[in-house]
Amino acid sequence: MRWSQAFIPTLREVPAEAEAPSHRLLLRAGYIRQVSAGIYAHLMLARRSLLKIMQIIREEMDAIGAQEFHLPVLNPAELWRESGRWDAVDVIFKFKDRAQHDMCLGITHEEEMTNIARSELRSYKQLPQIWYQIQEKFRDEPRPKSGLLRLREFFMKDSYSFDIDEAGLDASYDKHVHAYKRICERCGVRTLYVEAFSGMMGGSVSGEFTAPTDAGEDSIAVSACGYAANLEKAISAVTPVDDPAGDEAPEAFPTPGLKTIDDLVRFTGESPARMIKTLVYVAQSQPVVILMRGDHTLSEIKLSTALGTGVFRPATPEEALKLHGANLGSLGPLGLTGVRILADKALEGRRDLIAGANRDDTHLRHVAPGRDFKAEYHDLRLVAAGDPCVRCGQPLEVIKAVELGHVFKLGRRYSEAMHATVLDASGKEVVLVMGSYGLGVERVLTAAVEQNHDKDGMFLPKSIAPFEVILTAANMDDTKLRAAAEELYAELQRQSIDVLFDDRDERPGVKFKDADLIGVPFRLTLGRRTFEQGRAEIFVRATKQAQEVKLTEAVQVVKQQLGS
RNA sequence: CGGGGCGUAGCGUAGCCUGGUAGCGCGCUUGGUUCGGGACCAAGAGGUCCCCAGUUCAAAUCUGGGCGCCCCGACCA
Repeated sequence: MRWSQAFIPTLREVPAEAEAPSHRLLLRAGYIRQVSAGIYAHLMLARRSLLKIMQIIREEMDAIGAQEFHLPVLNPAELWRESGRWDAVDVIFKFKDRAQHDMCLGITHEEEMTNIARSELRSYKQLPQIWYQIQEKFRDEPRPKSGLLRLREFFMKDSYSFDIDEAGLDASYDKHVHAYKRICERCGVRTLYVEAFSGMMGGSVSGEFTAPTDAGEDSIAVSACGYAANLEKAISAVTPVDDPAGDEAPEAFPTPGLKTIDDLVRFTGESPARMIKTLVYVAQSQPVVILMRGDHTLSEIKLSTALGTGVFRPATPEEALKLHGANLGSLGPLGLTGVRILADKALEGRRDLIAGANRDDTHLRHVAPGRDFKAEYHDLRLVAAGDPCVRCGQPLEVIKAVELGHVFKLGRRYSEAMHATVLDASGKEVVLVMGSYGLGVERVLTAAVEQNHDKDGMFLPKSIAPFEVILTAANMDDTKLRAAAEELYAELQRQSIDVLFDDRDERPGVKFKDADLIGVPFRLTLGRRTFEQGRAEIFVRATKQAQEVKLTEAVQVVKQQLGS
């Protein structure tokens, strides 16, 4: 393709704001353009990269025996096409009415897939099946952010597996993990497979493919031994605490004006690990008391698992006062009746602790869980950097990462509800065991940029770069040189090399800067000085190393470099 | 949904406090010189100052309302 005939917008400076560098670079390099809040137009360069990523996904899905199809859904783009209104997409995202919005997005893909499986799959002989699609998705994100990482409109590959039993599901799941690893590798993205929280999708096991980068929205706990988990799910060993021996009864002591654990630490000289932090939540209009070790933080995700509902909120100070008979700062677990008390496991079996007395400006010492109050024990603690790893004991590190894909063992949740069954070898009806697997296409591109850029732009791996080579003629006004460049361009095309010919009548500096910016891995340059010696230059974008080659051999050398 | 900021030429912005000719950089057009790391000189085109209402002799500027965008948080694939 010729630059002068391609639509590559003016490459411009984008102000350095708090956005991810990948987003700035993609805007600067003319890959994308913002259309509306959270909606980006993919221009030619991005389109070519994304298509290459999609092709890699197809090849790897094909390798695990998956079949592609396309689920038609009523989505904003279709409404837009039907209505012919350019502003319709915007209009749809602004639905105030939730029901109207859901109607527009249709039912979930899991349900639709299960529905198809129910009518198509009759016998165990048809199993296992893996079906996938690569499709535009629409999400009513309340606040799109971080450029291409959180969008209202994006491409997603989603697949669904159907098996006769758990062993089959395990195999389908493992195939996906393997395929996703291959996809990320081939796209030049370093990833970490981590244990994840299954969220509202249900099912028991789920894993995330994440690309470590500061631009990410997820926090991941990682250990030297290879343990890695999303912070929502991560567990760690607790640093042990030596409680004094003895079993004295709880004893009140005055703590005037002391509200926080920090205040208490200063006042008593005790470690925060020897204190009980008392929190009050309201779940489904019932108060719930949460107890944490003083130096630990509550994970609301884990709390939702323990409660079995995601509908809860912190209690208001008034509600807490009504329940405990004391104001915030002096709450404790003793003497409460008719209320559910959840305690973190780090409090189990402890003794001689300090807790609020449920009387203003008063705390208790010598408090022993189990003896002085009853509670349900759950893992409620948010893992913190430095906690010992449960496997190797080394301190955990907490890093930021971008979630590229999420794989779920769904089990029978959908198939049971929708009666999706097949007959087994003995003619008995069995419920299908399902898995679902998502992968964000833009996120793969974004992560690749995030991990492969410098101050001058990006250097995408050749597998997903919009072009394999950019051919730059430094002086288009030199007729001989121009003719030689045209001849090289024709030869590269004959050799099926994906080449962008920068034939613009620009100054060399401009063309070099633009080439650096847009991320094409190799630049083949023809300039006067080298041309007179019958030579061309091959420039490797990632390393910025240049090498001179004979003009007659240039295409072969490029071909070699692309092959390696 | 809560908090903060912004809306002026294709892009980035100054002017607003203290009302009175709308300015700058980049880009664009024309001519010339230049041509291996974002050139220079000269001439030029380009604006409902987000919208509506109010105050005023006079509003980009002051007041009220609306719309839009960005950032932080909450919520969530």
